[in-house]
Amino acid sequence: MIDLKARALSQLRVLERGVAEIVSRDELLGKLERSLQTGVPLRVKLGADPSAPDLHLGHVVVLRKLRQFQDLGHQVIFLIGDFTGMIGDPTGKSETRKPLAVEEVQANAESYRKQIFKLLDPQRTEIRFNSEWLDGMSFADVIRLTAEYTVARILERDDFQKRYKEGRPIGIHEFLYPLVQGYDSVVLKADVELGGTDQKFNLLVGRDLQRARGQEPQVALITPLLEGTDGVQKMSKSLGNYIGIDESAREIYGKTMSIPDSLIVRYADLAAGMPPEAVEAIERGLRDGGLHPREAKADVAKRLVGLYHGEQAAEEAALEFDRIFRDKGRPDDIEMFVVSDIPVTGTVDVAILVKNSGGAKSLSDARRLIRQGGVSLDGQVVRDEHMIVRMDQEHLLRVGKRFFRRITRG
RNA sequence: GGGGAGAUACCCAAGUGGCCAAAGGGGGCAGACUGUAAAUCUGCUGGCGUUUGCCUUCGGAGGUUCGAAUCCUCCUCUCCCCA
Repeated sequence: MIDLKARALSQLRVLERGVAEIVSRDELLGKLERSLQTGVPLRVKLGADPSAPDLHLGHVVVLRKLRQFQDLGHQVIFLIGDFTGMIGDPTGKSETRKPLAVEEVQANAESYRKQIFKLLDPQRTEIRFNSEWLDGMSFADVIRLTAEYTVARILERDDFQKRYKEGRPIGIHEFLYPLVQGYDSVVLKADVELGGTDQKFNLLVGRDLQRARGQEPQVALITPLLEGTDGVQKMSKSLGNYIGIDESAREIYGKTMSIPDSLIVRYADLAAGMPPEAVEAIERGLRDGGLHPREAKADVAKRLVGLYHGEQAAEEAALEFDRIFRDKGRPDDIEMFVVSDIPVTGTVDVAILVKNSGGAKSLSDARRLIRQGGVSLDGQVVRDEHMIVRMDQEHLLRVGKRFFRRITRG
């Protein structure tokens, strides 16, 4: 028995590392202990938005935590909120998201599966969809559910509170989302639910609803939110400050090198999952100046690439990065762009070339870039936005710091 | 149900008949300096295959006017106060 307690405690030690908050630690310990005793794994839930199947390092923080649960023998329930996805969630300013069709949801789920199993153990993962039980709910069921919570309590959520004070709109359906999420926990009989700090409120609602239905409340395990490459806002796809785990080795390495110094330790810890001693070593080195921030970052970057593309790719990415940016060289493997529809003159306008090859989103944009000296051809900065490029040989086009294309005629 | 305020570009926000593709700030992008860091400085930040030109944009639809983001009508949406 004493042994059981000790084992539960050691599990807890692993699980609480790098976590922002646990509600409550004691409850989690109790659940772990009981699980060890009965041999029944804990049911650990994570909810996911069905519309964004591009996992990035921000997701990794919580997925890694799930993996730790699995390594300790527990069961993960990866819940895809397809029901809410099909309804469409017009939260905040973003214009009403168009509802997803069933096929789209399926496709997204497939994409999720591919991505999450880079980190999770498929043997201990159950993928569920909340349409499974929400589809069949009657309006009466919904009203009964809403009767289990009060407006005052819903308004406690700081996002609502803030918007309410600022006189910004709050849709009534938005009140329902936390309830739906909480209800999912009831149906799934979740023992633990994971989420970022922005999910705290929703996770707590789940506890209340479970309690209201006579269940033991889930433990809310709240992970810190990882800042994006801009260093300020949380990493998210829509803000464009993310590093996707599906991205190329080159991209992951490069984007990591561009994060502000202030984030190095957080990335080492939360995103790369480096062991605590290593993270501390970096922290110490940066503080006393024994470690150059660039080196520390390169370390983290290599580590991240290694995680998703392997050691070798990481080495290569590092070498190439140095060649391009430190030694002002060029990558050795540059994507080709074949120019079609070349006029009889055999020449092409640079601006058009920049745009068509994908270096700029519009012609005006391309001209702008050229005017600012952001475009070079064969190593020469292009000064004239009306320059004519003779297509009698292959050219090397560079736009900005990182866009390279080999240009040939078709 | 009654009264009031409002909707401007990615975001905030100025503009209340022509000088408005629309001030200012933020964000973003490019350049300089660097370590693809931060800070700082400079420039750009609707589109158009050749740009002292054309087209689209100030919630939506009409209208007045030589001319509308600005005036009028209707509509849609949001917020506040009262009930």
